[in-house]
Amino acid sequence: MRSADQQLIRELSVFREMKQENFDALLSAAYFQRFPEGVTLIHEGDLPDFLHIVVEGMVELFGACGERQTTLDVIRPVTTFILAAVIRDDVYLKSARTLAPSQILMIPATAVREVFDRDAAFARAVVGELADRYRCVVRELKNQKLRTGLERLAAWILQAERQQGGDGRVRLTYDKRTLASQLGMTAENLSRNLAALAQHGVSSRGREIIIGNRDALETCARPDALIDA
Amino acid sequence: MRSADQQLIRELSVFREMKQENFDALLSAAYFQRFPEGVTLIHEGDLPDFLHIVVEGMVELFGACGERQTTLDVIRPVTTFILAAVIRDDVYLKSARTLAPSQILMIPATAVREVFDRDAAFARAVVGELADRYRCVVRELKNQKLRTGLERLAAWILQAERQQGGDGRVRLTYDKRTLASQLGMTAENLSRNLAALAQHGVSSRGREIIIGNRDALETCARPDALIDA
DNA sequence: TCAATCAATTGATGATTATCAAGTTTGCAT
DNA sequence: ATGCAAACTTGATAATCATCAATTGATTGA
Repeated sequence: MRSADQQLIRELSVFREMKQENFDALLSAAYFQRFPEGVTLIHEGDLPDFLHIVVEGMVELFGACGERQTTLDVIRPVTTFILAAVIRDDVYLKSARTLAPSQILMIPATAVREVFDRDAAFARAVVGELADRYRCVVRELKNQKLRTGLERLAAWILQAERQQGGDGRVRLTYDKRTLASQLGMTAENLSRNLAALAQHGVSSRGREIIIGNRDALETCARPDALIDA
Repeated sequence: MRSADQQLIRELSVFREMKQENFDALLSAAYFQRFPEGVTLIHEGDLPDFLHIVVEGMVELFGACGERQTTLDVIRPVTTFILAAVIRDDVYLKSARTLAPSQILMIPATAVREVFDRDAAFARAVVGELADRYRCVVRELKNQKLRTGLERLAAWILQAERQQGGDGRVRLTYDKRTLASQLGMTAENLSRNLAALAQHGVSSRGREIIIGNRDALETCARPDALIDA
């Protein structure tokens, strides 16, 4: 793996403050691998072998129950995922698959737990990371329980636009089926909801969404500091 | 506060392994208070002053968005709540109110963070606690996104029955309005869903639910090890 | 004991969402 | 380009869920 990639990983808040020797120990035990799109990296219910880090590409976390399936998160570089299962040494609650060709760094779970026990700075960083993730899921649960599908879509557009620079345009980086699943609706209803947002000044063509009237969209989404990130 | 209560708190997994002097430091800085039913202890959006521990009674965690409100958790003795906000020193994402007359131990957030920084065993325990909580919310999110209201109710009954001894009976410890909100439905639909479960061998009178045919109920709930605790 | 009040149920209706079944568009490989 | 396959859209219908209204049932306090 390139040293530029190592640099990026070292700068993640989980790894930033730890001792160099411990960071090196983690990396030297790790595997760095390239996966095509559509590969399942993790099956829910399995015990965690590795802490995963998306270095390039995109990874979908999803859960299933019987026939049904739902997207729980989409992970972009450079981010760790499924840290809690590794720390607890308990089964994964989510599955993971690549949404695009991806490069994944995999650090053996045992190495993570060992370093966790002897590097206080790392342990502290892991706590911060877990607390952050926890709060994100709580937000998502409130989003699901307190908003209608249309409101979730409107809020998502506003949030994505802000993250992409705030110029009134949003580019989807993955397909609408996955977005629909993430938002907790069917692909059909995403289509209809997007069409319905035309009344609130939103237009779209393909994977490009344009916010024509931010005030109107905000009236519809009712953005909330305690739900939206 | 009684030494028996101190004992119970000391035995919580978050506090069990820490140095006695640090535990004493936390307790000596803490307030122990009695609240009547229906008191709001915490308002979402506020910055955390205290880590709370329910020593007796019952506390509801809930979130609001505009007019709508939803129950996110019901906390029973002896358990801490809203640890993540204290650790991150960031605003509460949930509000909390007593569902019954309660005794609450409140440890100043600054004290928690100080001890966290100098007691490695405590820090480790906090990580474990956060990871556990994180996983619980993930389960709840899957529960919401992957199941219908009827299925959530059926799964909840099975789970509650197991926790209460597994003798085929469940006693509600709080009102149905709150249960409905926790399950993500209206009180009216909880009523109808409970009535519908009669076809699956469930009968109820007041706050007592009786499982007449566990197999039939499980067929309806489709219990899932990766959703139900 | 008797209102008074609140919780819970039931019925009627409407909104939201899912499912099924066409179509249409888009992207891609030949 | 041309055609294929997949993604997306649209329409019709059904399931799920929320809201409003009315009633029943339980609890409490004078």
